[in-house]
This record gives sequence, C-alpha cells and structure tokens, in this order.
Amino acid sequence: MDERQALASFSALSQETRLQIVRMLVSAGPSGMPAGAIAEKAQVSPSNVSFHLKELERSGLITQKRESRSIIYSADYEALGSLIRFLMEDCCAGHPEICVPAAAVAPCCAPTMEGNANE
Amino acid sequence: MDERQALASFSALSQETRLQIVRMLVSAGPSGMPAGAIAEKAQVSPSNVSFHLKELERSGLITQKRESRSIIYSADYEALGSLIRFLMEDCCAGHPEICVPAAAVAPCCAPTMEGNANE
DNA sequence: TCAATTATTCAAGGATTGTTGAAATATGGA
DNA sequence: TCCATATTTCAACAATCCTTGAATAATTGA
Repeated sequence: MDERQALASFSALSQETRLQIVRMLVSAGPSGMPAGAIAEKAQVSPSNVSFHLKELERSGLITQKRESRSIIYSADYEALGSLIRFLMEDCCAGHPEICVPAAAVAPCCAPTMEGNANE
Repeated sequence: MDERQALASFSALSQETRLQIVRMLVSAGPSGMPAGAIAEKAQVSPSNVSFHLKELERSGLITQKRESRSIIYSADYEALGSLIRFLMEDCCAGHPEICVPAAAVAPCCAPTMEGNANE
C-alpha cells in the first residue's frame, strides 16, 4: 500500500458513519450487505449512505456488486490487512516496542493458522 | 482504545503533512524533535506545523514537552500500538484472513523480543 | 408497458478543516 | 532589562466535507 492509498483509507475511516459501516461489513462477512440494510442499520438516509459507501469504495476498503435490484457491499479484507501492515511497517520501523504489543493480539483472531497460505 | 479516540487518530493520519510528521517522529525515536526542525523537514511554515502538531496531540498520537526554548514532540508508541490493535480487533473479529497476513509482518520489526516487557 | 423497489446522482447549503501572515507568549543570554 | 530565538495563537479566507431532499437510473414482476 502506498501513501496515497493509506491517506484515502485513513480519511475514509475518520468519519463515524463510515467506520460504523466498515465494522458492519466486516462482521457481515464475505456475503456482504445490500445498501438498504446498511442504511437502516446505520440509521441514515439512502442518499447519505450512498455518499459514504462511494467514499469507502473510492478508498478501496469496500467493494460492490449488483445482485438483482440490490447493490451488495462487502469489506475488502485484503485492503484492511494492507492498511494494518502499512501502519506496522511504517510506524514500527526500527521501533519494535510499537508493534510487538500489537502483534501479541494477532493470535486472538487466528485460531486456524494451519490452513492459511499467506497470500 | 475506544471508537472516539480511533476516529480522532484516523482523522489525524488522514492529512498528508500530519502523516509525514508521524513517520518523522517515529523514526526520530523517543528523543523526539523540536517543532522548528519538524517544520523545516516537512517544508511548512511554523504556524502551519503548529496547527498540525496540535491536531496530532489532540488525537493522542504524539506528545510534547518543553525543553528550554524548544518544544520537543515525540511519537506516542503506545497510542500507535493501540490504534493497530483497534484495527485488528475490530476488523479481524471472526475473520482471521484479515489479520493473519498482517501478523506475519510483525516479526520484521521485532528483532529483540527478549528485552521487552509487554507494557 | 407500467408500477414498485432499490439505489444513485445532483445541487444547494451548512459545517468543518486547512492555510496564511501578523501579533502574542515563553525562554535564555547579554 | 532588552533583545533574539522558538513557538503558539488569532482572525480571515479558501477549500473540503457532510447533509438534505428532489430527480434520475436500473431491475423485476404484473
């Protein structure tokens, strides 16, 4: 991830509604959620959610696909991982005391490492 | 780290000059840098750097201390680590495929783990 | 084709953020 | 005390971002 993309990602995550949407989509998993459901859950108007979804897509953190009348949005896990790596590489450079504690958390969400080719 | 602080941190990092300053301060290490040197290296005016430094401090990502006539700014490693953890916990929840690749990067900056009490 | 559903786009206005240069504040030395 | 240094604060303006509601577009079923 280059600096330009990192800036766009930070900008995308710096807004309450958008952060909420990202969390929502991550926990919704790969099947994603239609725009309408996102709007309802986030309690914002359709046009407003559309504005924020476009912003998030522009940053690369989410993707969309049409499915019949609905447009389904999903979190882009690879982009999220890249952003975490950016923060680690960038900010840890020469200073393990930053990212060692962060790394300690990683196992919490990696219960099945054996099946994981590191793509 | 709560959502409010995470939002402030993302907002702080979403501006080019400020991201540059954070990178600068992290690689400068615990001794930090005086405002003037930061301004010079970032090529912005004193008043402008002051504006951004205040923003970064408000987010908790950096700290300041006066030292004679200079004001020395340093990266707050703990805050940066917390932000990385926030992104991991938040975004990995139930989806190891996000943070496993990120975790794989961690060792790159942890060459001396033995001396590290995890504070 | 017509109506209903789902969602986006657009323009307008308000709110927030960023930049600039001048004035103010704090510190230390002559 | 007076001056130089290092930095911040302030006010004004420019730029960007967010919200709203109305209009538009795409899809499906009757």
